[in-house]
Formats: sequence, C-alpha cells, structure tokens
Amino acid sequence: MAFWPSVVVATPAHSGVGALLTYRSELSLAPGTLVRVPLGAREVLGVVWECPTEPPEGLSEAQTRAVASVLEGLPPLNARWRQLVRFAAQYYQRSLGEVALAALPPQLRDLSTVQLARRLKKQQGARAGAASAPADAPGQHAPALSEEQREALQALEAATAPVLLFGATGSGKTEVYLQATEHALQSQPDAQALVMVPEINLTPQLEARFRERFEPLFGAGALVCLHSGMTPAQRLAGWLAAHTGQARIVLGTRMAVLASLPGLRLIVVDEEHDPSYKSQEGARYSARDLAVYRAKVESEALAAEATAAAPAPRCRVVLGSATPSLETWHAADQGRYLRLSMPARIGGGALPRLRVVDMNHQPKGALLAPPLVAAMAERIARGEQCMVLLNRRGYAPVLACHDCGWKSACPHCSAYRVFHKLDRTLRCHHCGFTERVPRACPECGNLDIAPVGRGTEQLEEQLAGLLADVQRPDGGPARVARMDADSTRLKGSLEVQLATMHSGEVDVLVGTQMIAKGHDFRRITLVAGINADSGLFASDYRAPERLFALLMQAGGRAGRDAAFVTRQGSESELWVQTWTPQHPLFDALRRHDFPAFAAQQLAERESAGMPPFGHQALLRADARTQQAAQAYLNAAAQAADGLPHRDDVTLYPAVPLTIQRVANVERAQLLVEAASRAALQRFLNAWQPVLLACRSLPEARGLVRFAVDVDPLAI
DNA sequence: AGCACGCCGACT
DNA sequence: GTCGGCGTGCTC
Repeated sequence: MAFWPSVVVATPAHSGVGALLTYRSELSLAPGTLVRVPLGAREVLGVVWECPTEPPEGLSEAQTRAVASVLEGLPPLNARWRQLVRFAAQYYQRSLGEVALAALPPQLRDLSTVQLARRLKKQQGARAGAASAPADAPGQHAPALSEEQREALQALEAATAPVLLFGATGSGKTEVYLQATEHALQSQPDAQALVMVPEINLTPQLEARFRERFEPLFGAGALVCLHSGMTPAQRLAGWLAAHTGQARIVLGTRMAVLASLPGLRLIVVDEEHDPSYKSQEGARYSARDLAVYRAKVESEALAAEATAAAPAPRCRVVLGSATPSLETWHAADQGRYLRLSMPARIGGGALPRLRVVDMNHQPKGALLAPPLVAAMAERIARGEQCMVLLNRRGYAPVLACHDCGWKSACPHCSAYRVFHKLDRTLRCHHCGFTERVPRACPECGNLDIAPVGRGTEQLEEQLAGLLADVQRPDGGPARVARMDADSTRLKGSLEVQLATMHSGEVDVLVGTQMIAKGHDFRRITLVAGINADSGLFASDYRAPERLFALLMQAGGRAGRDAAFVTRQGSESELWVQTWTPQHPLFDALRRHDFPAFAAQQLAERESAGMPPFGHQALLRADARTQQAAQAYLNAAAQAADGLPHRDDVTLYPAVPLTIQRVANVERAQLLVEAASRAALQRFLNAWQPVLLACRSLPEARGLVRFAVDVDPLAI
C-alpha cells in the first residue's frame, strides 16, 4: 500500500476509551496542534495526538477524510499537557478526546483564522505592555510573615514532595499562597501559577487579594479566572491568555486543573478536602489528585531539561486545609507528602469554645434549644453577630395531609418536593419540578395540609420571632437575614448580601453550608449548627469527616477579629445541637484536635479495608426501569468472569441509589473494590470493552447510559 | 455529545 | 397516505 500522509486526532467522538480517529493531512502537523476536522455531518475541534510515519493499518486512504483546517498561530499543546490528559482519560475511564475537549474552550471551534489572529495579536500586545511595566512595588507590598508562616513558606519552597499545608482557619494560609506565588513567578520570566478554590462563590474575594498584590508587579492581564460561571467569550480569553503565557496566574475551580499552562511552577489547591474538587459528571476526575499528578509530570520534564550546571527547578503543589481529607492526611503519615503545620491564628485570636447541646434533653419539638436562643440574645444585645447553620433550603422538606396521609412527593423522582413558603411553591430539589402549593390536599380535598420538618426559611421566621424583643446596643431591634442558594440565585445578590453582613446591618445570619465557607464576617462571635448530625445517621462512611470539616470551618467564622473579641470581653463559641453527643467526633472538635480525629477515623477505615487503605470504583447505570439498570450492571459483572485481573477485585451486587429515580430515570450502581490502586486500574482497563458490549444485551434494553466513577466520594 | 437512520401514531 | 415521535448507533 502506498504511503499517504495522515494524522491521528483526538475528537469529541466517544465510543471506546482511547479511540482516536485518523485523518488525511498534506501538512505534517506536530502533536498538540489544534485542528478542525469533519465528524459525521459536523465540524469539530480536535487535537493532533500522533503524526504517524507509517500508513495506518486496516484503514485505506479512501476511508479517511481530510483535516478541515489548522488553528493557525496557536502554539501546540505541549507534551506535559498531553500526558496529563492521557493519564486523566485512562485513570477515569473516559476517551482521550472527551477529556481533551473538555479542557478546551468550546468557542475555539468557531473562531475564524482572522479572529484568532486578532486575538493572539491582542495577547502579544498586552504581554509586551506587561513586560515593560515598572516593577519598582517589590518587597514592600507583602506583609511580614509570622514565624510559623515563614517556616512553612521556606519548607514548601525546599520540598521535593507534594506539600500538605495544615493550617487552622485564620492561620494565614492565603498569605503563604501569595508569597509562594510571588517567588515562583519571579524565578522565571515565563513562570506561571495555578490557584484552585472549591467553589465559584469563593473566587471573587481571592481574586481581589491576588489582583491587589500582583497587578502592580506583573500588569493587569497577569491574572485570569477560569470557572464554569464565565461567559464563553471570557473563558476563551482566559484560556488563550494562559496558553500563550500572558497570564501568569490562573485562579479557578476544578476545571482549571486541565488548563494549558506551559510555564507552570506552582499549583495551590485551597481547601483540598472539599468534595467539589471531584467532578460528578462526564469524566469524574479529582482536580486535587490531578494537581498532584500534574506537578509531578511538570517537575520530571524540568529535571530532564536541566543541565548539570544549574539545579533543576520544580513545579510545586500545595494542598491547603484546616481539616485535610483522610487520603491526604494518610499520604502525609506515610511520608509521601510533606506535612507543614500552622496551628496558630494570626493576631492570636482564640478558636471558639465548643458547646454541645444534647437534644434528647431539650423540650420536645424545639428546633432551637432555649439555652442557645438565650446565648444568641445576649450576644446581639452586646452588638455581636451570630451565624446559624441549617443544611436544608426552603420552609419545610415535606408538606403532608394529616387526614389521608398524602405527602408532597415529586411525580418524577423518588423524593419529596420541598415547601417554599416565600413563593408558595412545592419544588423538587433533584429535578427542579415546581408547582404552586395546593390550597387543599390533592388526594382528599382536606384543607388541613401542613409542613413537616424545617428548612432555612422557617428557621429565619422562627428566629425573628424568638429574638423580637432583643435590643441591640443602639436600641434597635435584632435583625435576622437568610443566605442560601435561593436568596443568592440572582446575579449580584451574593455580593449584596455579603456587603450587608459586613456593614453590620444584620445581627443573625441564617443559612446553609454556603455561609460556612471562606467568608469573613469580623463581628461574628457565635456560630451554631442546628441539625448538624443528620448526616451521621446516613450510611455514608465519610459523613463524620464531612461533619467535622463543616463544623471546624463554621467555627472558624467566629472570633476572627481578635481585637473585637477582646474588647467585647467575651469568648467566641461554636454551638452544636446533636442527638448523639457521645460521638467521639465532638471530643476531638472540643480540643480542635484534627490529628486525633483523623487517627481515629483512619483506624476505622483500615480495619474495614476502606479508602485510603482499599480502593474503590462504582459502575453506575441510568435506565428507564430499575430492572434494566440492575440487569445491565449484573450482566457486566457476570461478563467480567475470566477477564485478566478479575481475581484482584471484589464485585458487589447491583443496588439502587438512595434516591432511586431522578427526572424519571432509574439509577443503580455496583461497587468494585481492590486492595491496590494498580490492581483496580488493571481490572477496569480489561473491563472497559465488556461494559460497552453489554449495552446491547437484550436484558439491558432501556439502558440510558453507564459511567465508571473511580475513587467515588460516596458509595 | 450531535446527528442520522429507522420504525409506529395524528394530521393535510 | 405522509410528518414527526425519539430509540439506537456511528462518527476516520
């Protein structure tokens, strides 16, 4: 067969893991080149993966189509980026093209050559401007570090392993990130840093701090944000800036870990324990784990390029948290990660005192224990602020008829619709189905339908009533406000509410866990978790870990302004209402002793063979009937018999998910366990083609989709 | 993911 | 008799 020039391209077509498509190309294109290629009836974005020197086997020239166009002027995606994508695709059992394309801004496809050239020119112009920007603010802009911070910074800059920055809330982790970033960027004119936060909500305040610090040093275009809340045009601009090197700092959510950053020297993963770092759709990757892998790849490449004369620079990765994930903590125990501790709060503020309220000894049916209400009233009278957490939006989780037993079930999901009193609706929090609240029971016509259980709307209402007679020092009445996904839905309303809280116009803030994260309210001296332990009754084995982190984080909101607390002559407090006050979690929390809590949890995990000691994956199936979903999973398990590495894993029977049906789709899953990560990976790779084949079995009729979730957060 | 192909109910 | 419902399957 005559030679014909071809390129192998990663495209969004995703049948089969690792499936790449071959196109004809007269030009020899370097791996990493961005191209547009025909796929079926459309034209899609693709990444050149290989440039073969031999004609492809089993594919004739006539069977292939030609590359439609090359994105001129864009540097190819480098080998380290491609290795990251290859690893992520393989590890999380998705196609290369899917992961590669998920990492690129979709708008790139629609950009004409002329538009692209214009954009790149703009980038270069900005870059030249930035390079010539005077950098005479150096040294004096950064505040002095505490002894602890200085030691941590020095140690992390000397580290050759991933660093766990274990710092109490308020210990000044952000300042360490800032100075580590500054040093990394100054080491090299093209050096870049990636800073990740778990939620979009947390980007604006960190962005403000980074801009303030680095715009005088590196120019206005030096920092870009990358997260899903941006418009397509903003995402494109941010991605291009990072890819061309004009942006020196990329600040973003989990998706940012896949951005092209040719000069990457530092990765910061703030609040590394946060479950939001694990993607729950598409390729279910952990951005924290990929960050660690990415830093390793970058460092290895730098080491390979280094000469004997100069020591090789590294790409460092810092995982920061006051309550690290048990995976990270265990890695530090084993010496795979370097643990750096910063236990003290900047300014010497004390951590709040824990007050555990045993709800078994409180008046029946009371949402708030009387001693807690009294404590809050006292604080407000002194001009202090309180924060109350309840992890349930709406007025009540269920509306029920006392006569016939009707409940506000969602017709599309196996869940109840939540009663929202403010807009008089019943809303399903799973599928979004919303109806006006009926005036009478839809089953029997009885007018006596009533809310069951409590949400933030009701808590806000009750607190306003309970605190109605409390006077602030200026004589005004106590003011209660609520902040949750409902109250912040409109664009800009989050900022408005935060500003209201900061200005002191609110005395009590009620909200979901959204209010526990990151936001700094200086005058808060009392934080309360109302229904904190509801998670402990669930079967989720990570519930204690999450509760500990939430309460620690929430408690960290209290007493951040040490001077204010001292002036008040009061001590800040964290109140927790619980039905299980004897749980060991509270002892550790009382002493602010995360290491003790982690050791206890890790011992339990080890004896049960759970992560991080054992390794898990889930095979999930969505289908029109529960029977079809389970039949598919069980068939896939059967078909695994005789596969290589089958004996290294345990396959459990298929079970329905806790919420079995969402938006009329039935859901089931099957757990896979292995003693080692490598064994799990070997088996999953062997299983992959079987999973595809089992889709067409007669018993799996009605299957909508399947997905593998490697290292799942909940099982 | 798209987008086509293919086989069953309400219209010009 | 068609128009179109979305179930199923492929994309070099």
